[in-house]
Amino acid sequence: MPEGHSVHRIARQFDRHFVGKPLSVSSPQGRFGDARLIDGAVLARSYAVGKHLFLELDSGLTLHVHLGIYGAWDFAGDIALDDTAASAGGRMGQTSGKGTVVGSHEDSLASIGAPRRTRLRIGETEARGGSPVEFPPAPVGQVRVRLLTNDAVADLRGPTVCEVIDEARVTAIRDDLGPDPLVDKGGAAKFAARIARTATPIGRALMNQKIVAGIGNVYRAEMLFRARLSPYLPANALPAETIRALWDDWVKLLRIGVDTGQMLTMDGLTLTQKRAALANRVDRHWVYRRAGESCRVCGTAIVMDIMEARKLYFCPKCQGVSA
DNA sequence: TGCCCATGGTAAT
DNA sequence: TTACCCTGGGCAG
Repeated sequence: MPEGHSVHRIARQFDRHFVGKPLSVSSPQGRFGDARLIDGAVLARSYAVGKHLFLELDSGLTLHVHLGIYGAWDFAGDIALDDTAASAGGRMGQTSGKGTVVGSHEDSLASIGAPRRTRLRIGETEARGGSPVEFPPAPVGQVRVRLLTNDAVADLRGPTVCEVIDEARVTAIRDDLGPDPLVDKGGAAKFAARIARTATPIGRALMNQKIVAGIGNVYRAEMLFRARLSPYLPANALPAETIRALWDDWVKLLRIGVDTGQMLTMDGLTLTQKRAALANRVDRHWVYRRAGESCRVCGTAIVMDIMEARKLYFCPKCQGVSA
């Protein structure tokens, strides 16, 4: 269930722990027939563009994954515990002689210095006083793909897309995506150019992965509030400086997201306030999922509307939306 | 414990 | 436009 920041963090995990190693590729669930095409290949590179993950193999083929709304990666094995905070849209685990330590993902506070909360899954044999948990651990749930090295394992469940593609297809997919701040150097100009070509409401345009890659429903609502912008304004009617400010804000939020693993969209909080906000999911955002509650700035009730089959939240007063 | 909903996109209709 | 993917957190009971 990630927006762009999570996928960059997942790419980083593969980069740190899987790149350069041969992968034993299987499909415990049995629904990924292409596993045989890449089984035994060495992972050459791991990167994300927007919400798309690309695992490039030395054979020239690429495993392309999009998590969609349910998808998740589970990591386990000989992986530094410090990295537990780095998984997102998935959980990062570590097997040890004591059991399997699984970092609580979206809740992890490790990156802002608070105590890390982990939960311990004790294997059945150990719970009975037997031998330590074996590696690799048995797949849990419907595991579409398992990528296994000598000392680490990544399990993928519930993805929207999981396919083996060639270079031409990678290029086609990337060409179809809007700029990602962490990938495209000239992102601001590309974003502005694509916005200028569409009269669609800005609330819709921000969710369009062809215009800008990586923004999802949470960031969309929060960015528009931060800009005090009505979601209904035609994208191409917005002043250039407004578009530029939106892009700059996305760059900032994405960096925070990749660094912390959290969608921290409220500025100016003290560390104590941040911890409180993270401990209580409800208090994390300006408007997202706050329909009917008071705007944190002006007290007006936050409104929810459906835009493009997704829930959109905004403050009608702060964002200048007339009833 | 069981139901509802969700940070998304694809493919069928 | 709808069904699907089929997980996991939150919450009512």
